[in-house]
Amino acid sequence: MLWEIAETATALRRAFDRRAVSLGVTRPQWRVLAKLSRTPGMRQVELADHLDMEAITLCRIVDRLAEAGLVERQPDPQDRRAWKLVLTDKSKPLVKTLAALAEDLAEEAFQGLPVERRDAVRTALAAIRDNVAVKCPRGKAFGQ
Amino acid sequence: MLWEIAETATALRRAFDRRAVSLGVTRPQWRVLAKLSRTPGMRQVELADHLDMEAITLCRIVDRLAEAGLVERQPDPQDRRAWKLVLTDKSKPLVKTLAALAEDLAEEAFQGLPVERRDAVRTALAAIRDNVAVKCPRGKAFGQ
DNA sequence: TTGATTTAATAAGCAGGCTTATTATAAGTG
DNA sequence: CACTTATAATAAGCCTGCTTATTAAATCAA
Repeated sequence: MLWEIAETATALRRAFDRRAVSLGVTRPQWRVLAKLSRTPGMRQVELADHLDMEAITLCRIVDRLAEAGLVERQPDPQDRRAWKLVLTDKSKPLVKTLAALAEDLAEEAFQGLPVERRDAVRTALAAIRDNVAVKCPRGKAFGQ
Repeated sequence: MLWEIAETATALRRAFDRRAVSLGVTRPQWRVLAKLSRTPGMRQVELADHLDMEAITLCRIVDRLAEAGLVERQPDPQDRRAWKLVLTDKSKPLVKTLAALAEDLAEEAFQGLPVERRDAVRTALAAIRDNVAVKCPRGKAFGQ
């Protein structure tokens, strides 16, 4: 079953990439764009935390998005170390297209699965994540 | 739900890596070792196909495993372009340890999930993979 | 058998994900 | 205030995974 989960995630990633490659955007980049479109002005650490990735990983994704003119780093008036991330106007139509693409993909992927079935899977997956989550010490929540 | 699947796969990968890092082996490396322990003597294309990865991706994983003395490339008497991959004796105890580790992880991950629940999830994931699979043309099965 | 095509392995180069290290700034403490 | 510690961003370097390209050998076709 470990295998089935990983394999399914891979299949979904590939399906997304097949559809999005012509837009020049990868799945992680899309995640950043999507999150920023909902909550603009996040700092990088904050966004990385929301996306469950390391700050350095996000940093380089933002590098590319900024270079592509889709995201802008604005200085944080509260903290001279930090940036505020915002989408550019240029990114807006792309974000819309990607949202539609993701919705289509989800619909296609879960086609034929009754809603109760989906909920059951969701619940099971949440339990699995909980089972393998890092317990008390060493988790981000506890620092140490 | 797209998110839940990806997130769960990530959580499982991290859980595996936390446990295996002290053994100096990554999850993809472990997949190669496990497959070779069951069916030794595979050619690289063949193994890559079984593991659902590109030949070049496997090639470099094998490079590292060979360098670590865990895998050996033997010339294929049938085809001078190809290699036969076999585990070295050195790898045997490691493979055993990793198998136990994977089993423990699976047990921990699916703890509390009744067997029927697991089967239901498995079935749903298979349906999802099928839904997003590449149809007739362009799939490996059809060449073209 | 010669010539065209396919195939096995590998190289190059890019994006993501990680750990560890570095720099600058902020915040806490005596 | 001076000093220590913590934090935001980023650099370096590794492994995976991908596409595209290259080389040598196998296979197919005329």
